[in-house]
Amino acid sequence: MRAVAARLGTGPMTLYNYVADRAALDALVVDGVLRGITIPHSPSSDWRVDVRGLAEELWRAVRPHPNAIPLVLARRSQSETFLDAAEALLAALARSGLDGEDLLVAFRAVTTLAAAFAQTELTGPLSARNGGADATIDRFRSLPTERYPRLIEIAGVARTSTPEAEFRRGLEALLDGLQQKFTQRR
Amino acid sequence: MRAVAARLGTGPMTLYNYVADRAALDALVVDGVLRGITIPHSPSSDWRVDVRGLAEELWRAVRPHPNAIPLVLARRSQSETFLDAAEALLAALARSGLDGEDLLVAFRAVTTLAAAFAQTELTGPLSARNGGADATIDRFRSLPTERYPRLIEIAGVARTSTPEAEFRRGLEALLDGLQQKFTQRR
DNA sequence: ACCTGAACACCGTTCAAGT
DNA sequence: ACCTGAACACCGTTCAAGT
Repeated sequence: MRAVAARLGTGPMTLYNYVADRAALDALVVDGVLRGITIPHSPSSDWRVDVRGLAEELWRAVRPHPNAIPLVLARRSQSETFLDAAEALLAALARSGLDGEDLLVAFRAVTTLAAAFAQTELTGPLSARNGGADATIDRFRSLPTERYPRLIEIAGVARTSTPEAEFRRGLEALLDGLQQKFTQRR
Repeated sequence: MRAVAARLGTGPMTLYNYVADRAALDALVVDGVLRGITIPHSPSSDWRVDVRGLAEELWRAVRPHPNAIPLVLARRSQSETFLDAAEALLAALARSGLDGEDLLVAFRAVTTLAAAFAQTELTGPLSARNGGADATIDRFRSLPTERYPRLIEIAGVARTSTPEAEFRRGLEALLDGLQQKFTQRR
């Protein structure tokens, strides 16, 4: 609150004329981030490209704002921005044939994957391309080999992989699973 | 810091003899939560039951501590507790045949799904069984039907589904996808 | 060497007074 | 009615003094 007020050149209390709470300001922050998502005007013929597109929009929108990601995951903001993006993603997922609880779960899994992969990339140790990541990766790689063989293996991989590729792979695996879920049911 | 110190009956500064930082204390919190995970002594013959078991352990360990979940997702703590649990999950995933970047991505997707589903359940609007969730679900259900049909559909589902079932379904879909990823490759 | 109170620079918010 | 400064009850951490 105080930081925002200072940036606007007023005292802290002035904000309370526009916002009820710190929580309400958090909601506006999330809203601002989600406003970066572009929703296609009309769906394509392939639900998978639509879901992938929206998931990547979310991932891209969220990535420049690591501190806001926990707020996004906690689902602050039920503004139109959020509702429209959610409905668009749900519509794309539903075109795969999923409905009911499967649809709810698919929605949660996809949004969660996008937000959490972005966060892990930016604050987690097991990823390339963030300040100090190399140091952490080296620490992992110097662990006792007999005890942590797989950890060492993926720490090696993390040195050269890109966040884009990692997210893309995770998303494709999830979409495969969701598609198969529907196929099994019919 | 001050709250912990007060609970221990000392002044705030005493903690600094045991801990470098607020960040170090956060790491201990995450560590305490992860210590609730039970790692089987020896793997079973089915990688899927092992991965599922460990993922559910993580989900269960994290669920009573909603405020710590963002810290878990941000990967504080590289203690033995964390390393051992991570290695056990990686070993189980590797027994599916995945390796390299696939293994890294699978690890991230599974841990992320467990932590984030627990968090969404506890702080998010789209889930049953948390104080005030019914109110939020009702709000969703009273949205304009033509504009948000799918949102309304899943809000209806959320009224009666359980967190356990939702997480289980999401996890199974992801595991299907990971399994298929390996099958496709050979 | 180990411990810790006072003090500092921050928070979000209440309350009362300003226009 | 709309706005906002002073003040309160909190933070994490530095610094200096205690044993």
